[in-house]
Amino acid sequence: MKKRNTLQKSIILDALKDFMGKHPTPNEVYEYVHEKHPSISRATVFRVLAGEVEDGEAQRVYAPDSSLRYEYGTRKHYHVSCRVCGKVEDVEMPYQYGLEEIAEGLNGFKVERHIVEFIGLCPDCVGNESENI
Amino acid sequence: MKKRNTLQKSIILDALKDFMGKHPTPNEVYEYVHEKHPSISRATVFRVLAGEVEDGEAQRVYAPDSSLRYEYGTRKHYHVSCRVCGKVEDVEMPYQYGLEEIAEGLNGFKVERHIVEFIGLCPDCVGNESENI
DNA sequence: ATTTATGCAAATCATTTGCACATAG
DNA sequence: CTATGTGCAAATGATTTGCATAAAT
Repeated sequence: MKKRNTLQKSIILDALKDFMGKHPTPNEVYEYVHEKHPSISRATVFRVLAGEVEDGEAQRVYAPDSSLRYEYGTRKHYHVSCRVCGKVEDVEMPYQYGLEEIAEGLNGFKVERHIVEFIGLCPDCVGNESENI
Repeated sequence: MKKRNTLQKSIILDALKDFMGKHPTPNEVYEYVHEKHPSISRATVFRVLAGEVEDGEAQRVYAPDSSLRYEYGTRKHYHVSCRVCGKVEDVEMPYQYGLEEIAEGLNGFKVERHIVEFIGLCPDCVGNESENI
């Protein structure tokens, strides 16, 4: 089961780098890649992105819109997302390792990492207080 | 647009109460409800659960498996989940309101709430160190 | 030569929606 | 009565999978 290097993999990894600071879905990566490389299939994009996470070259982003999202690299950080327009941004706040210790003490899990997702309204959507729940 | 009370709504809300401490998907709620009330449709379960969140009777749970999950009530708390078996548990730790202030200051969003998901291995799976990434 | 990776299309799976009928207020 | 809610089936959308072929080692 050793992995092979293919052109598709490097193209898709490069695409993810081009999205640096963003949190694209596999379909967004596909659209982007598709412009220059129309022969690369959607299925391959899904497969390669999942593989990059396994290989520690990318990480999943857990945005509350519950669809797959990825970003290049494995730096631990948090996200804010807008519940109206869905925009996701990085939050440059220190990773709270202390919380993991507390959780371990309480539930007996071996905690490896944690995710923090802030949810609210982005500056653009704060104005349009129409579509609110 | 005023809401009406229907038998379906109370049956589904009761079902969610029966899942207290759990974090069922709409389909799990549907299966459960379906046994005693086979005439209630899946679509209604989806609609009613979403409505209960609007009404502040239930809340969505954002587990990293990215599918809809709900739980009865609106108490703010965090979750741990096992990356091997998928088990989700509540973590009884104080809600970190302070983090929200920091995020607001950094990104300019109006932060309404946040989610913390701890990920690791549950006591059962810590032993079976075979299926690890 | 051997085995993993890709492309395509079909299959799945979760969730949503249109519409006619039922029913709560 | 009259608008909201429901059931059904079809529609959507995202992700996965089977399989034959291509490409990497």
